[in-house]
Amino acid sequence: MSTRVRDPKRTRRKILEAAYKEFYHHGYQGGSLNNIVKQAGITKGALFHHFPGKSAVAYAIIDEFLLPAVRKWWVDPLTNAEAPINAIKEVFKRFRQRVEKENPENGYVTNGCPICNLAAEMSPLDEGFRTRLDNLYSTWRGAIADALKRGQASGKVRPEVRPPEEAAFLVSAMAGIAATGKTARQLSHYQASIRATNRYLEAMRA
Amino acid sequence: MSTRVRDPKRTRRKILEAAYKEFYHHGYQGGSLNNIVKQAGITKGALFHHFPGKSAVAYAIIDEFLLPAVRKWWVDPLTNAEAPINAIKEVFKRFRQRVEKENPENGYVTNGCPICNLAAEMSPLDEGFRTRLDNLYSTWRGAIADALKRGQASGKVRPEVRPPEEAAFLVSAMAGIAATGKTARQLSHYQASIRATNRYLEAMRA
DNA sequence: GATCTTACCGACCGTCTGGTCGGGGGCAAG
DNA sequence: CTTGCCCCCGACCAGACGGTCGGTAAGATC
Repeated sequence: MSTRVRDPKRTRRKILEAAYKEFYHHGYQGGSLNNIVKQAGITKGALFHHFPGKSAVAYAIIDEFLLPAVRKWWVDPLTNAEAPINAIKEVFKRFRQRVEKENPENGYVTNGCPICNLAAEMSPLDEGFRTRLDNLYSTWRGAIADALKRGQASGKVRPEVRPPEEAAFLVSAMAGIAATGKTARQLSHYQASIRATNRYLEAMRA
Repeated sequence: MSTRVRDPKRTRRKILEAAYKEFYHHGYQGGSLNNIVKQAGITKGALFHHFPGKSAVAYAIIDEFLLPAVRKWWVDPLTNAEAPINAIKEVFKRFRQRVEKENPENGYVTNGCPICNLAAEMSPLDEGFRTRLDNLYSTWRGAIADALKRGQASGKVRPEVRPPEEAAFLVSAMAGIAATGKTARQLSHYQASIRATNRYLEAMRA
């Protein structure tokens, strides 16, 4: 039984969850610690007890929420997948289905990709954000590049394909689709873009 | 001869130029009117005489700086180009050369695409930004889609290509390349991405 | 020269920001 | 029962923010 009154891990987690939502909806610079504190149902003192400042909260979100999400969505499904192109298409499909089920008002269609949002806003402004997000993009790209490499080894991907370059392009394309998608604010934008991406993937098949 | 003392058009322009730089380097929410006023060498009074508020300044930047830039870089070069794929590749080349000549510290490599930055930050937050930027993306996509359509008419682009869908994908890819590029902060990221995009374009050639 | 409009100045305002700090109480060890 | 550490509270702070407003004077109009 967890103590109800004092529960530092739980408090910390509540802070991160509230901060994640706040930053997702208002951006990092536009996000307010006072709002976070209010939404989390705690106080300034608790927040600054667990984190030295605003940026540390965002760093923790990257390390503890976003990076694991990349691993869950991209790294794990692609490792040991013997048919990489099918596996990548499968990830897109799962993603599309998730977006289609969401409430458009406060989901992906309106607010875009949390990773790409943070990266777009904060990479030029703060080196701590930049290195963390660059690292995140690297593992994302790495997952795809490795899958393509294995596909070449098993003869399922054209040999002239350059895995790192195509992986970088694919990640960029996804980031861009999310970014332009929230400006268009239409589900069809995502659906059409995923179709185009799938055609691109098919062109790599041996 | 323009009056030196009173020159409203010149004042307005100085405000927009200073604001453009401020927002480009700090984002819209992070950008400060006090800084803009200081950099423009004018006062709060002058700024609020010419614009009703902060957002109006940014709207004017979109309408008077960014939209014309899209026309100059994408619409004009592609209209009446009889070989669309070559024309698009030419635009990429000019863009690449421009980025290679810049000072990386405060140019595209570090700060990304001004249009995409604004769109990413502000589309979910303010309907005035969203509609303006959506319109901007639309003309951008339209320029490419029209070029591809003409290419199909003249038999230079494969007939099964769907111009609007490919145009949307291309614009998304460019937005994403700029966004991930400033996180990587390496010129080579842009160069590799442009190569990948060119290969994608070549696949559409009839 | 008188009058009126437009352009601009800069001190000032209320609000909100990220961050501080002295205090208080839960809880485990001695 | 006492001590001491850790968790947390919330009033408070200096500073920055976007925005206002009374005033000044240039320049056009008559």
